[in-house]
Amino acid sequence: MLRLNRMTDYAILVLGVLHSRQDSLLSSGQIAEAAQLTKATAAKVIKALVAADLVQTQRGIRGGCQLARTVSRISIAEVVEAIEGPIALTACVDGAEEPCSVQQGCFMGGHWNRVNTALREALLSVSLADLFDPETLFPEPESAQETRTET
Amino acid sequence: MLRLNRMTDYAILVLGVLHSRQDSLLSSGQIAEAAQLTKATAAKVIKALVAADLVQTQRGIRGGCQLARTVSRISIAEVVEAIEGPIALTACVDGAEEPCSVQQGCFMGGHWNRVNTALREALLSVSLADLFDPETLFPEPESAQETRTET
DNA sequence: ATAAAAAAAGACCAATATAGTCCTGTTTAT
DNA sequence: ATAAACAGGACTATATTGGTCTTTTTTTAT
Repeated sequence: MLRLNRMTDYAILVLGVLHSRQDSLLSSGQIAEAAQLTKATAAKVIKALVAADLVQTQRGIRGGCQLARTVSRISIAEVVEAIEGPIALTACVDGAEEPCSVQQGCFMGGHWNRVNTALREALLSVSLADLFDPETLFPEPESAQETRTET
Repeated sequence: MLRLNRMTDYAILVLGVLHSRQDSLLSSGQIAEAAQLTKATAAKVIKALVAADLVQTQRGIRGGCQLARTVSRISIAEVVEAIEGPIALTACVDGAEEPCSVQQGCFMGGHWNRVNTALREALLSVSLADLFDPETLFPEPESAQETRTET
């Protein structure tokens, strides 16, 4: 369905949490709570975001995470690539071994690149700031609620 | 990786075969052979293409398939939607039950729609004719070769 | 009429990819 | 030193996708 992985959804959620509390370093536990994920899953997502330089961390007790950049400078494309790898609809675009799973010299000579580029640019043109509704962002996190209560 | 399903790949292949031999009705067996798929798999793909009105069929002995339209009037988006369903990056776009898996009133109020639309338009803007290289399309199908010979 | 060849429809199993969990290590402020 | 946090990776369970098979319906040639 050309659908985003759930992990990418989570990533956007996590970035939303981080954005809503830019002032402080948040531990993965705190992030998990706010995003209603388990700590383990949140940590996994955060790991990928750190690897992609979208999030900065500080280790040790009192460590935590914060956005590496402001959300207006993070595009959806970057988040997707952070979690799912390069945006490419087909295998036969970048330097894949076999040019195409079917022989006969891949009759659509590289035209996929056009499609991929168009797609990537569509995602590149939308920032997280565009995505987040500045009004209805996370409600104040006073209301400490449990993680993952069964509904 | 935001990658097309393999079935969608097959669909494009099948449409390529159909395009290269527009004159005649091709049986799923013939199509399978040309696209180097098993007949069963080809039939499955064709089924979806027929349901999406991209391919027309005639039943009975001497029946077969042909393109419902010329490839310049078929967009990548249509093929993708034929196989994978609606192009929507997230669940919370169209009329999904829960507005978002996370409560708090989906803080990105419908902005995903912008992203989805951009994406869809990118795919809509490329036709199969654009994708197929008119030169190196399928070689003449004289060379009857077996289906799926082990390489 | 009947047989054969084709699509139609859907059930089903296998393979693969994704999600989620857990464990062990490293860093750092107290 | 110790506790709290991140880092990294291994592993398992689940969900999705791919592929196969069987039965039914349609159609044409004999």
